[in-house]
Amino acid sequence: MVGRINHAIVEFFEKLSSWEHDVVREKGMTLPQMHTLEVLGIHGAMRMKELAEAMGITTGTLTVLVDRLEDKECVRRVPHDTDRRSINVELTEQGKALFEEHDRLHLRLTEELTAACPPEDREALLRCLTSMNAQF
Amino acid sequence: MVGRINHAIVEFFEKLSSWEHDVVREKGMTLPQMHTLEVLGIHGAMRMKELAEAMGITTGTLTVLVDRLEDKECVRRVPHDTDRRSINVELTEQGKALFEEHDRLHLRLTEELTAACPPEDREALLRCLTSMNAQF
DNA sequence: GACAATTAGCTTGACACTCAAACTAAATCC
DNA sequence: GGATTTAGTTTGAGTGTCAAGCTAATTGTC
Repeated sequence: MVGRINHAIVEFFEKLSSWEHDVVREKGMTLPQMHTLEVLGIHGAMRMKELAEAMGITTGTLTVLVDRLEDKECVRRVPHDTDRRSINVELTEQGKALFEEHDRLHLRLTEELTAACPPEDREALLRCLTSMNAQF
Repeated sequence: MVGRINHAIVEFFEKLSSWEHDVVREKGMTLPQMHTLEVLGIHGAMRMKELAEAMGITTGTLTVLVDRLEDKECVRRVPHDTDRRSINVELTEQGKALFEEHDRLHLRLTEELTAACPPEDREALLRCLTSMNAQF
């Protein structure tokens, strides 16, 4: 039972990765770049350090990532109010639009994928996912 | 409802990505390298072309990936029986052991994550995942 | 207030992944 | 038997990643 769930998760993970890869590349972006917009879109503007931690990468990696996103005018570096060492990264209008469009695609995919599941199974799915996210 | 499932999936995806990254790096491997072992471990030996398609990468990318896995003695290139253009890639004993160990870690993670879910929810989870994988 | 330790972010160097395009060798198709 | 297709490799350019070292600013301690 758990074994079959395990394999189903692995399979789902791979298919979702592939979907994400294709969708993101169609917009001329890379996975880490879109991931950056997602984190900023969900959590709002944050400092480089916080953003790097949220994404699980080093600040060195983030520096060049944000450089490229600034070139594409998706994000903006803004001086921090009280700490002059810190820099806030925030979405531009264009970055916000990209994030929201991507978010809608995600939602549409989820709608399509769960369309065949009966409502009570969907409830259980949400309970399981919430519980699993909490266990991590 | 679907919106919450969507966000739960995104969150789960990120946490699983992070877990995978850490686990794989602990073994001194990269994500694509371990992914290669996974595909070979599940599907058995296959040709470069098939493997590239299964992984969603080009054969050019796969060539160097398999080069590195051969250096690490995880996989082996074997001439194809009937088609001299083709090359079969198969796991070595060491590669097989690595895959199986990784697979066990995956299973253990799934066990831990689903431990808090009641059995009927787990049944529904499996049904949903299976259905979703089929919809992709 | 002055100096040490810490923190935030950037830079550099080394390596891996990725693709597209060009190339070689083998198989297949008239 | 020659043209076309296919399998795999090589090359070049771009991106992501980390560790280590650097600068500037802040915090802590005396």
